Amino acid sequence: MSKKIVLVDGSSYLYRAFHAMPNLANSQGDSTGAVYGIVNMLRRLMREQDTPHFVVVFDAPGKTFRDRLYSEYKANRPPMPDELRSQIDQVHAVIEAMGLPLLSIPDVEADDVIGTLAKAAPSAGMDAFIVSGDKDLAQLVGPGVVMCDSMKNVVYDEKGVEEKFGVPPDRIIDFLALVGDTSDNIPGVPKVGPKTASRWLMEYGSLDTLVANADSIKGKVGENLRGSLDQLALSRQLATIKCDVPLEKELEALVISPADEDTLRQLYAELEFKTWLSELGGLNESVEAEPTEATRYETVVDMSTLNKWVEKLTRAPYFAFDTETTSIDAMQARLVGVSFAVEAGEGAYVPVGHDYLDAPKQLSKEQVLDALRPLLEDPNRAKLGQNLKYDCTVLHNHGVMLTGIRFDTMLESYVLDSTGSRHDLDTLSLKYLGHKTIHYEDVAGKGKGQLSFNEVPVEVAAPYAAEDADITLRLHETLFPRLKKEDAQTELFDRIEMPLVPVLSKIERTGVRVDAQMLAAQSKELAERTQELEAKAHAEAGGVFNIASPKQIQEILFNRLGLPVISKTPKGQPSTAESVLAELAEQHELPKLILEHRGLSKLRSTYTEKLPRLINAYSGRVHTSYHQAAVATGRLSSSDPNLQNIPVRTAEGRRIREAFIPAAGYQLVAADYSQIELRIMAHLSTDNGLLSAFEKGEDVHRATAAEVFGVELDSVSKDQRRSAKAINFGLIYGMSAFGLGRQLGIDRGRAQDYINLYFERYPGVRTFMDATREQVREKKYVETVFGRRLYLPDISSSNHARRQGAERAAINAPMQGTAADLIKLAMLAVDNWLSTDASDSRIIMQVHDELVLEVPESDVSRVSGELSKLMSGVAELAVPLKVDAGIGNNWAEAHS
DNA sequence: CGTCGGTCGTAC
DNA sequence: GACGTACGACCGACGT
Repeated sequence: MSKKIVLVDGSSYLYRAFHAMPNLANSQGDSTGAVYGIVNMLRRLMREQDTPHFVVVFDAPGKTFRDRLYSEYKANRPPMPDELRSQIDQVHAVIEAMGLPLLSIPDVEADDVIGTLAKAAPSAGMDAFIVSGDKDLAQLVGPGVVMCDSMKNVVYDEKGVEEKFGVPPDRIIDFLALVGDTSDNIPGVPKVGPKTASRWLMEYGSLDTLVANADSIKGKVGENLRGSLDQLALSRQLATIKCDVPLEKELEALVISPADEDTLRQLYAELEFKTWLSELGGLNESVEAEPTEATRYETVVDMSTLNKWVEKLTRAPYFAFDTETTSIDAMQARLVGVSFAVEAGEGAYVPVGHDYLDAPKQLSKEQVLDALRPLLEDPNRAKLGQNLKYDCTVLHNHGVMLTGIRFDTMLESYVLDSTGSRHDLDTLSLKYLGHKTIHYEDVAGKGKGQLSFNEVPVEVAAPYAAEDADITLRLHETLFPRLKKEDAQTELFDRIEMPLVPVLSKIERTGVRVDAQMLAAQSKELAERTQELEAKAHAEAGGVFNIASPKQIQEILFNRLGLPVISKTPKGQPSTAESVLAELAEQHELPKLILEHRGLSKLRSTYTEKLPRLINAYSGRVHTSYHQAAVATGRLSSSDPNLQNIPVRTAEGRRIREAFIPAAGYQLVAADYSQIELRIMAHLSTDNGLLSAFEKGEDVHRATAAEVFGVELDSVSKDQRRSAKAINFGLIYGMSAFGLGRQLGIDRGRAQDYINLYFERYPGVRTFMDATREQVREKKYVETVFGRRLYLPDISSSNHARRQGAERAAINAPMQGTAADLIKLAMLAVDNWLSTDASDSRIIMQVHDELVLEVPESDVSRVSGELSKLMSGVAELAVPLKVDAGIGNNWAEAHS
């Protein structure tokens, strides 16, 4: 990508900003609207354009060479209003304090300086991005040079200029000469406007040819043309931008320097720009003082207005959009409306499916989607949204293949700070904009009487829907620049999180087939067995009680039966957790019955009863929802149903997996990373022992056992391996000697001995953990290999337990988080491969370190091999990434 | 009758 | 108190 220089025509915007907000003033009564408008625009440009090459150009005071050519030049322009004049110095002062290069060259106009720079840009290897409201500058547009009207948020390239003026950029000068310019007092040809001018120029090619053929033009305009021949040459000269202005500074020297914050603070204080002041650590944290322009939200119910918006969206570098539907479940949702925004404070709502009694006439869903389809399906048109996966899924289900998913504010917030517990629009708006949004409940009500969105009156829905798009746009303008400041986070966002959105949408839409009859049979069996157990338990307890109530179990076990309290819950109640009951089972029959009952009823209520209910009526499959901004470490989570906690450890539980089956003619292929977190620990710690164990392809738990217990690899006992495995897992979780002891059923002292031995044998691991603790204390965050950050503010807590908790999380996060990064990369790689592969294979599940694919029977071995290869190859760590893959006719079988 | 905290259990 | 990250079922207290 080539570099880019932004050339801002300050003078043209000075007037426009002044007229756009004439009433803005500080408490002294001084006008501030022009300064506000310009600064606001420049801040936005700096954020959006993201280039250090930047210059703002103003007309210099006094006459120019054009006045010498034509004494009447700009003669009938009214003098500058005093309220504007008074702001010019402030505008210049703020721009300079912001660190932006500012040019104002005597004897020429801003246009000429911009022209000179734009012409010089290509030879400096730069693209020029001209920002101006003046149509004259359209003549500069060409290869590598575009012009942007930043107030309208429209970008013109060569084609855009031609569409707008009816002539290409190299005919703009001729065009202007013919049409004239009243504000510059350039006469032009009487009765010739843009239409005639462009028609003539298209017909004759240029002004010169036109003039040569002036005699053949009929009618009054022909006469006028022949009468204007003398002054046309002059008009042409005046309209021609001078592109050889001598400049003191080289193009390359025009770069943004650091802001002079003290000066800026002082200026903002005088101007009373409170938000920007507080951004600089100014007076207060309150954000509501921003001079908020009134919002302009439009409801679109006719084609011509919709087409205007489509045009507006087409011109914009990107646009925010949002869908309104009948359900929060994207797979069930029917479209009710769409909204967009391209400029803060503006928005449109297009209702298409409000169908209550006497609902107003609306455009049809088909009309609207057809009009938007070219935009929505164009990968080169950037889309911005909040949780775009939802909109992507909904639109796919309505026949629109949304692509160009470029910015998602939910993910921007997540990558910036994953610990912010919620990343929904309402929360983000309040947090980052200080703006309280209209909530869904405000328009649809809540509780039993809650309306589906299609029943919400259009006039109530419109401000809500349009605001969502508007707020999304404004959030992006705040969040994305923050992201841009950190290269690693920008990469994470651009290369992992954003590309994952359509992939997750696809996986969810594909869904997974489950055997409802098998689950029903299991359910029935489980119900019978739990009933038996319940009856037995009541008999043992000597009375009826709710076996599912920990509170009632507590009462019976510890009070009525007088069994010993093994441990307590955080609230100080005697615990009835599994480990406790397992211990008590040695003394009494009842805890054993409770345990068994719990296990079976869990399977029934959570899985065998629940899963069949979630089968989609149309697809006949189960469509989970993956949440991309839910887990602070970077993992995905899954819900409705949660496919990431389907039982696997016990034989009883594994039967649930037998009900996860492929479509007819397909098989399931499941591939998982072997010991991924330990491998990452080896990579991060660079511990030689650990690295070499993985390098040699050893069984790492066995290797650990051999080291810790000082025996040969071959003579490691089963029990030693089990202990070593517990140590290895404990380390990943930041476990203490107490925890390890409890896990292994040994006393704390012996557990500590094991841990000490471990660190002696793997000193690199200890160093790594100490360094991690050091880093989190100092920086308040830890990072994954790919720069994903996890903030741990609790590390500074005055509460010892919280502090220790944060320390454990700090140890765990780089490993868990890096594993999450890796499998996300794998999903992208696999999806990318599948999209080019002829086979009809598809990803159907992700379970943290495992991917499950549904693959045509004839293709399983090839796909399985490629899948393993892609997963192993996503990154080069200091250890190989081993992948185990299995094939089967259900998920239990495929799990190798 | 709905909401929410507490407890427990499943996964990696 | 003591092992990291989730989702979700169920209970039971509490509020409308």
